[in-house]
Amino acid sequence: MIEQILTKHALDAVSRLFNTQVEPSLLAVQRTIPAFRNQGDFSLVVFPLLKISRKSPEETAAVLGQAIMESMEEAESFGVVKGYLNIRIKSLYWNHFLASQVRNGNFGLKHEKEGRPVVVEYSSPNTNKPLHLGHVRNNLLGYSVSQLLNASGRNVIKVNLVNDRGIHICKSMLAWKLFGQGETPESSGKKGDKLVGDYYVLFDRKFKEELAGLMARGLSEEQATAESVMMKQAREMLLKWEARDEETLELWNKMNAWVYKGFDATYKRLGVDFDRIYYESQTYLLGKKIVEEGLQKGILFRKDDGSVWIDLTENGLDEKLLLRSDGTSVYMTQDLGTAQLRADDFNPGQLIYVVGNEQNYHFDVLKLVLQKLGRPWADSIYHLSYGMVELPEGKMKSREGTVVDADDLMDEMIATARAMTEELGKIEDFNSTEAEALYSMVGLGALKYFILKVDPKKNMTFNPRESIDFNGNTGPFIQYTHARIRSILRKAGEEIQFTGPVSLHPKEADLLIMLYQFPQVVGQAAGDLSPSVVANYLFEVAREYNQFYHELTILKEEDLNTRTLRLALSQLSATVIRNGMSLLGIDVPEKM
RNA sequence: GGCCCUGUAGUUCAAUGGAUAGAACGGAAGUUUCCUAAACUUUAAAUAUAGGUUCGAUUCCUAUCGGGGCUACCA
Repeated sequence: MIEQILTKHALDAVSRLFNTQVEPSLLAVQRTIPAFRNQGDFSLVVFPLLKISRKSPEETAAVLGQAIMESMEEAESFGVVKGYLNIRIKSLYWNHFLASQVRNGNFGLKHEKEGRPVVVEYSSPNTNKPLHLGHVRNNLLGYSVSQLLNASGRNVIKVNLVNDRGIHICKSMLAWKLFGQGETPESSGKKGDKLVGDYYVLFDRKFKEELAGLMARGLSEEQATAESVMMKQAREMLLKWEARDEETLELWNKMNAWVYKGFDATYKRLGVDFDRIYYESQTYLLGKKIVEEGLQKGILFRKDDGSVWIDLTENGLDEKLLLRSDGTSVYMTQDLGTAQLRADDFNPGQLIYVVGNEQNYHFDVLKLVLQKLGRPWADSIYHLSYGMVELPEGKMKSREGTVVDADDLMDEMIATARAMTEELGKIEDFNSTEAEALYSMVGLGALKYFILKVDPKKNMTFNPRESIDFNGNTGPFIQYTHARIRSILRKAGEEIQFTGPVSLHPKEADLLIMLYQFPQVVGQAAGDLSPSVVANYLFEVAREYNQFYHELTILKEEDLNTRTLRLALSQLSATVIRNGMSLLGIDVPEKM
């Protein structure tokens, strides 16, 4: 990469000029800001060298620039502004780059894989309610991060750990049993996950009613909860489930099957998938052996009531429960077990958990416990902690029905895409299948981009009353740019045989250098596990292309070499957009 | 109370410790005999506050103030 070549020459120049070696980090190369593009393409900051050079910033930059000119054949010229050395790279270099990559459809994506695999857990839904906007963020992030790692040369295993058991599952089962009158997805026409979710809400309503009645009779909330018949029955059902009671298991299987069918439909629409699905009903007993091992090693301790804990006070945390006094597992016990399971199954180099930031503490503990137990792979656990999606009124709550449903949201986005497309009337030649595919592509593109362009760790607000934009810094804008480019390439109707060399207009150079950086952007996004890096980059590319498109003619350019250059630039721009968007899980249309 | 995350234009987002803090939406004003106007151009508008480290701080440190989360024998 040219940045590294430049750094190397700068380091050599420093040692020649000042007879001193300096840390490469002192000579970071950056893209020259637009205000000084007339001087160069890349810049070096020389302030850190002043102590060595014993010269003024300007003088230091000037001698360094001169020295680089002499040794670096790719360098064309340099300019100095205060302590900044701006280097112009020869357009020949960029010509070569373009010629070599213009027909590479995989530009920016590594296909050869190396190293141990990365396990990415994401989605991890509960089977008592449908997916909502919070899950959407999780799913999109998990999928995109997997794509990023894959594109940067890692083998990725996407796993989903489905929470299919527990008291909350019993609640919807109980409500259905008591009030459902045999309702099924078929009989009601409701999607299975929605149907089950409705009963979960119904349980909560009935329970609250009962609670209110009991409290009116003078019981405290705690007493009322303990007395509640609804709650008692739910707990009984959980005990029956754990005792493998046949009738309970049958109901559980039936309702979970409804939910899975619903989830599958949502996942499919959302475009996410998994290589391996774990079910908590099969993993919740794991981890007890690990706890036993910890007790033997003296890392964990047992309290008088029989419960098992770990003392993390010296790590700045509290004591944490790992096994209840009755010997049953908690979430942490199971997670210790499933982590071990994954380590055994895949021998991964990295274990990534895409889980909301409300569980930061949980993952700190998980990692610490495994480290203390001497698991060498504990260090490779990484909690990709993302921020909550909030409504203007605050947090979404399933039980209170204040959630933005994933399916409804997708429906709305697609409906908006349809309305907008019909209004613009550009796809009259599409048949209905093609048109539907486009609405879906654009609607989902808007939704996915909206979510992924935000830094994962930040909370984000979603206002259901203001629809997600289709103009500006949005998915459809980038998709539109792609369609525009494809339109030109179709009209050109030829295989692009760019060989160069051609001198570059500033707009051409800006665009080309931006495209050149795509592989680095992918690398950075994968390293940071941040799709937003790619999203924001693609927006810049689309904007840059549109300016180029607006300012310069392509098909009607009379100079053949220049025309081919611009077609090649268009081609590579389309490739970068398509490949980049695929990393976000977004498709791009040929026409829109 | 303790711990963690977070405060950037009216709003939603950017900016490995580097130049004059970028965009988008919304506001104001323009560009279609021209390859797709879901576009392009111009314009007003922001680093919560106070210190510190540094040649240089939106970025790092400390305090204050605001927002969120965790701190369950829940998951």
